[in-house]
Amino acid sequence: MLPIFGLHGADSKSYLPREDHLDVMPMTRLPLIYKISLDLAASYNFHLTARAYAIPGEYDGERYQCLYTLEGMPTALVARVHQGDLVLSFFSEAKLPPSGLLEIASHILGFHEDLEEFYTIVSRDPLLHPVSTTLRGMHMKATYSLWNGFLIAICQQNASFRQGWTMYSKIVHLFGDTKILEDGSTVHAPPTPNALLTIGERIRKAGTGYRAETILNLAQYFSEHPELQAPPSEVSEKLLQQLKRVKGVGEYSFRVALLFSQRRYDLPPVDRWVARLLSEIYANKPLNLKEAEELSKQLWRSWCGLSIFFMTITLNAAIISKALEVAKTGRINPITDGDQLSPLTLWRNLKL
DNA sequence: TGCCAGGCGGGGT
DNA sequence: ACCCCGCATGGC
Repeated sequence: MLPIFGLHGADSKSYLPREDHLDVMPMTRLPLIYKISLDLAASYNFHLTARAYAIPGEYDGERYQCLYTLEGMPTALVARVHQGDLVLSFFSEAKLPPSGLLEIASHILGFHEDLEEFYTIVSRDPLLHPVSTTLRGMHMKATYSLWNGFLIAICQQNASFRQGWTMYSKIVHLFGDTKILEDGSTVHAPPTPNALLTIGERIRKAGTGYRAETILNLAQYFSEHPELQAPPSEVSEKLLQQLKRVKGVGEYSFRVALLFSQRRYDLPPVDRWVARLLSEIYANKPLNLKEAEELSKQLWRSWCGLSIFFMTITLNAAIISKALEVAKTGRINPITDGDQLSPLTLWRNLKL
């Protein structure tokens, strides 16, 4: 890990209790337990990072927030930029050491990463070159939990980008936990495995279709194997591999889950969409999934998983016919703003 | 209105 | 190891 950030002192003032009352369902507000300001490296773009694949409620154009269970207690991370610093606030009922909290924030936001080698590799890439220019400084945002990674992955099965993320967003908003922070804001957590087991078939209300069965199979498996709910880096490789035996979890979903939750950049989640692009843009001949995977490793080496993540962003996650048309004729032009739905505008344009 | 969309597993070769 | 099909759901 490179020492690219200078740490400023923690700011413990502010956030006095408010006088306003909730007249329905009084709820304990999560107290601020730690706040720190980090000197932002020029190589890190917070707003591009935060908005990529952020669902409504997770990012609002100013701040990024997420909620997870840590040591059995709901814990929220709020991040924003203030005067060139990355300001991180942690809210929880648990007492957690600052070092652990910072590690979690770093895992989620990726501000520790050095992408210079990756930029060199993609700087002349026909589909990825914007990553080293207009999108420079954008990192992949990771989920804190392995479970969350799988939940997102299953939602992407045989679905368009819009359908997959609508599905996931509905699952979070309909069935997830909701907390109010000390600063008055509301934050959502993805439903836990046990919560989903209670919900059962009603998860179909989120539009999951036949994926409901897979999600419930996974919830059951996670519920029976609490070791899987440890911090992602502490889950053994052997235990991870077992997850592929859950019915409905194939190679693609497994890799998406590990990419999103563990930053496994060396594990390319190759689907039909990626295989078609690699076939027609890079190979000029049809490739099956295995051949496409091999080519992705040749092209991008240990960064092939991250390349595929960024490819969905540079092509705005368009359906394959549209993506091919753009890739062959038009300019690669990632949509970062405005009313059109793209991975970078989900947070404001996704209708639930 | 059918038809398709970042898969998957079961059942064929 | 392949190939092929059906599977829910929602959007065009």
